[in-house]
Amino acid sequence: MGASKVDIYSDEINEIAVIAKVFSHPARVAILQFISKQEACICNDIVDEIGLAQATISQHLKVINDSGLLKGTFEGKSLCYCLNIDRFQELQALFNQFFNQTKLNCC
Amino acid sequence: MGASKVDIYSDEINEIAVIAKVFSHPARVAILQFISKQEACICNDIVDEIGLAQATISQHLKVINDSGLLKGTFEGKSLCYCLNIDRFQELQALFNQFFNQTKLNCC
DNA sequence: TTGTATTATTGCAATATTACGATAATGTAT
DNA sequence: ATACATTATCGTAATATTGCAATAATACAA
Repeated sequence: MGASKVDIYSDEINEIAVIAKVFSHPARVAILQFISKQEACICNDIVDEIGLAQATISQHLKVINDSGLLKGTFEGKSLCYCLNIDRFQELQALFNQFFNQTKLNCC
Repeated sequence: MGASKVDIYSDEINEIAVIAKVFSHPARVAILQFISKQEACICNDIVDEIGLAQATISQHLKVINDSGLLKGTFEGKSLCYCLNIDRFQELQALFNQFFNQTKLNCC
């Protein structure tokens, strides 16, 4: 065993878990924070900043990107990653919705 | 390899990741949601509700408890878990702080 | 004390995540 | 085309997570 039983939970619950997973690794939190501070966010800069191997950063970027949090554009010869603010706010809203709902119900 | 390099990140970043990890498994989200809806929340009820083995629920409860999100009291012969609303709000605030900060910086 | 009910812990086995080097793919410049 | 720079993917090893049965611990009742 070992795999999460995703099928026994509601869509809403799984959605929260998937979102949280993106932020559940410090490298990804650091990457998001770093990207948000930059004008142009070249991958190599992230590698230098965070201190992990290029391949590892690339993997984390994929996870972040899969959640819709990145907008990539080409600037010169490099990929420029930017934070997708709309999506970012969407995730924040979903999280707060869960928090607020849960608080409402509670004793 | 395989372990997160926790030491290369700031405390703030690690804190966000640790909090997110609690919510990154659907069983834990479901447990939190269920607990918040109950007056008295005995462990066995959770087992029936979620559909995982008692031992598994107990493990998830431990993770949730380690984050300070539970208040346990004794009612008759059973443990009664309650959501620690204060801590819950604290985590929500920390998350929002990170989100808002990140948004501020961004392009 | 003995029995019963509830929750925690232990000890695996299966799966997932993380990290890295090596290599492939892509784009730019000469 | 060749060379160079940048990013993605592959393969693999180490570690973490997940889930369960078995068992221990705890509390209450008779």
